[in-house]
Amino acid sequence: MKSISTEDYIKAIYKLEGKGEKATTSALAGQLEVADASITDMIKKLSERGLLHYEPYQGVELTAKGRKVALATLRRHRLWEMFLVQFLGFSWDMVHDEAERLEHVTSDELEHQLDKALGFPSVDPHGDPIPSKEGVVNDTASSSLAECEAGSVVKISRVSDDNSEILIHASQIGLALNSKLTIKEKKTFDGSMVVKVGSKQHFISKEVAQAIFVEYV
Amino acid sequence: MKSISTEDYIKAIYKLEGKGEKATTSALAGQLEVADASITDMIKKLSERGLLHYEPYQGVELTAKGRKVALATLRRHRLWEMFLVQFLGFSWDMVHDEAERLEHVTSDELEHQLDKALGFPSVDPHGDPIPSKEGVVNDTASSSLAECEAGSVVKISRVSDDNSEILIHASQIGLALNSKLTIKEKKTFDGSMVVKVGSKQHFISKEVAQAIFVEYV
DNA sequence: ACATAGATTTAGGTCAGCCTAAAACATTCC
DNA sequence: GGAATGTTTTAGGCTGACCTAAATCTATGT
Repeated sequence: MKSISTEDYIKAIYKLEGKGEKATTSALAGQLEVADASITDMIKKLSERGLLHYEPYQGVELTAKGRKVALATLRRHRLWEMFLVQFLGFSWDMVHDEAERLEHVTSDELEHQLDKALGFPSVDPHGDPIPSKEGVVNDTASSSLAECEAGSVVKISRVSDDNSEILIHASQIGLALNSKLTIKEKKTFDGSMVVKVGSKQHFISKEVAQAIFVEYV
Repeated sequence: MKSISTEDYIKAIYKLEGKGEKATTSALAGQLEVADASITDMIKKLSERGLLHYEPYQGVELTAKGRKVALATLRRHRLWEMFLVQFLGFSWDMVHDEAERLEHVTSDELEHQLDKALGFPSVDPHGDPIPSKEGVVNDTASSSLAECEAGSVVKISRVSDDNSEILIHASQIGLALNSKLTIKEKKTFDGSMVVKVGSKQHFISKEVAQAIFVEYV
C-alpha cells in the first residue's frame, strides 16, 4: 500500500504546488527523473487511491488525503535532518540524501521518539518548518534575498536545500541560519550582490541569492 | 543491485549457518515467510551474483562475498538497535523491527557517524556482538541458560531477540544484560527452572531459558 | 529395494514501477 | 483557422520479487 515511490510522487507534487507551479506530467518527470509515461502511469494509480485529482492533460492536484501523506513524509524527512545534524554531527549540506531514504522507513513510534529527543523542533537545519503530527505547517513569511534592495539589513531564516553545493558555499562564506547580513551593493544587470557578513564582505550571485530567504530586521 | 530482499535473504542464511543448521529451501521459506518456490528463485539469482554456493536439492552456503554482505547488514542492524535504546529511549523489545528497516537504508557515512556517536560499541542491547567495519565478529563463548545445572551462578551475556514477548517478560522479572542469577532448582521433566535474581525468585520455562545465554561467574 | 512421504524445483502467472515508440491532444504562430 | 511544435497518453515490454500448482527429486521405512 504505502511505498517509497508513492511518498516521493506525493512529495514532488506538494512541492510544485507550494511553489505555485502546476504539477504537470513533465514537471514531475523532471523532478523525479523518470520518463513522462511513467508519471502518467503512476498518477492514475494514485488518483484511484484518492490521493490526488487527475484530469487527463490537465495536470494533478493533491486531495486532502494526499496532502496529509505529503506533510507526514515531509515531517519525517525534516526530523531526520535535524537529528543527523544535532546528534551525529552532519553538516547541513549532507543531510538531505540520507533523510530522503530514512523518511520512508519511519514508524509513528520512531517519529515520536525522534521528535521528543530533539525537543520538538519547529524548523529543520535549513529553516524549513517541520509540520506538526496533525499536519499543520508554520510557514514563516520570508522573502528571497534576491528580491531585497541594497542597504537592507536582513536575517537568514531559510536556505533552499535543493542544491547541496550552494549550501556548502553558503557556510563557507559564513552564512548560517539566523546570520545577519547587510546588502552593500546590488547589480541590476545580473542580480548579483555584495553583502557584509560579520566583518567580511562577499560576492553573491543571483542563483545563490535566490536560494536564501530572509526576514527584515 | 543491492536490495532489501537480497540483504534479508543473506542475513537469514547467515543466521542458519550460525546456528549450525543447514540453509535449506524450507528453512529459509519459514524464516522469511515466503513460498518455497520463491526461495528457489531468489537463491539462483544470488548464486549468479556470487553471494552463495547453490547445488540443487542440497541447500546453500554463503561465499566469502556473501558473508561480507551478511556482516555489514548485521553491523548496521545492531548499531541502529543500540542507537534506538541509547539515544531515543526505546526498550530492548521494541528495537528489532525498527532496525530491520533502517539497516537497509544506511550509507557508509551514516554507519560511521552512528558508530562514533555511540562510542564504538561492541555489543547491541541484546548482547549480540557488533561486527567491525572489516567484518570481524567478536563471538563470546556463552552457553544457553537451559543447559546450566541447579546451583550455578551465572551472568547474562546475551538474550535472543527472535521473540519480543520473551524480551518483555525477561525485563519484567528483572533480567537485563549482565544481571547475575542463581539457579535454585531445575526440573528434569520439562526443563523449567527457578532462579534468583537480586532478592527475588522467579519461575522460568524451558523456552525462556533457551533464549538466555550466560557465562559462569 | 521399492513405494511413498516430504522437500525442492519447474512452469506459468501477478503486480509495482519503470522503459521506448507511437498516437493523440493542446498550443502557438502566422 | 490550420500547420507546426510541444506535451501527454496509449500500447506494449521488461525486471524484481513474489505466488500456486504440478512435476521431480531425495530419503525413509519396512
